[in-house]
Amino acid sequence: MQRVAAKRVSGEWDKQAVEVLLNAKLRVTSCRTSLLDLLLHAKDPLTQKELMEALEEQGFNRVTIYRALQAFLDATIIHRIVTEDRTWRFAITLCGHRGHCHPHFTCRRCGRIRCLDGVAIPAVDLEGHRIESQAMYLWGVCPACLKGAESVL
Amino acid sequence: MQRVAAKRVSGEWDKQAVEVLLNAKLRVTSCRTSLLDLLLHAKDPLTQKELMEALEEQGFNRVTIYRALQAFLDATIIHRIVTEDRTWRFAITLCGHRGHCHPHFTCRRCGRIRCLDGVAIPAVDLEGHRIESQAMYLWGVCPACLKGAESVL
DNA sequence: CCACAAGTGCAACACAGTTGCAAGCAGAGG
DNA sequence: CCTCTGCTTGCAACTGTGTTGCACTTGTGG
Repeated sequence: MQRVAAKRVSGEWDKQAVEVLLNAKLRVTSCRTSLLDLLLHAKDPLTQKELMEALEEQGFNRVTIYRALQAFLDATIIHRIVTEDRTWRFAITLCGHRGHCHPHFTCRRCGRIRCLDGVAIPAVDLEGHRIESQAMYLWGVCPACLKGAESVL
Repeated sequence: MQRVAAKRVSGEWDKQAVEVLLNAKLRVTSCRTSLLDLLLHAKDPLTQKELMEALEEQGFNRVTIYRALQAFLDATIIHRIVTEDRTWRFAITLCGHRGHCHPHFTCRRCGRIRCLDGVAIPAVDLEGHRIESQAMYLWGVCPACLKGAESVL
């Protein structure tokens, strides 16, 4: 996590983050812009812990981060997935849907979890059920790790 | 949860449960037979809490139940899913695979979670990835609740 | 029937996420 | 630019699920 989050002090709040907040009719605060800035530029869904560590300098409270994330969820700016370690992970929602419009892939080797934007979840037709939403989780080895393994062999 | 679990005292240990345990080369104990008995006859994946409540009479320790479940998992007798409430749920594995060979359906109305045995998870082909396993979760309304809703209308 | 490894219970712990309350701050209206 | 209102934040304490270490008990093979 190299990126330094937007800071109030320097007056350089992340422009995109502020825009998203305003669009969602949420108050623009230091914590929220910083969080949103991280999420907007994160490749993978992040846990509350990862977010807090990334914002360590600014020393936001755990609870505040949870509440900000909850606000983002309510505004459908982000979505939330549960992983096998039983923690929430949060990621920007690009498609506008609330949540599970794309599969999530976990690499067993590097542990990274990736939103597979652009890949549709194949439909399952269940006799007698009304399906409202669905989620799909995939495990395996990601391209980068496969490549690394090849070069070792 | 009407079923009364097998009891040591009465000498009537569930025959099927004992068989499964012996097959898995696990010791046959009161806690394990009772748990397996429940799981073998449960329609839906159960939480540790639900299992403990069902076995309240026998007063097994929380930890013991977790460890028995862990032993079952190791022996691939059962599989474990994470639900949106971030708790494990355990269910008998019928197909022999370790876990995610079938989708899981959650009814938004009655809250029940069902293993969709016999329904295959549609394959997703991801360029460059090696897919080793996958899980699929569906949310909606189950046939029973749909029927109930209709009769109300 | 015996011995010993495996299973169990207890207490204490770890960790993610939540709640209530008081203090601080963003933003609208003047 | 100032003030007021109510949303946001921090703190402390709590909840609930799952885990670990250790001593005691019990199943099972000989």
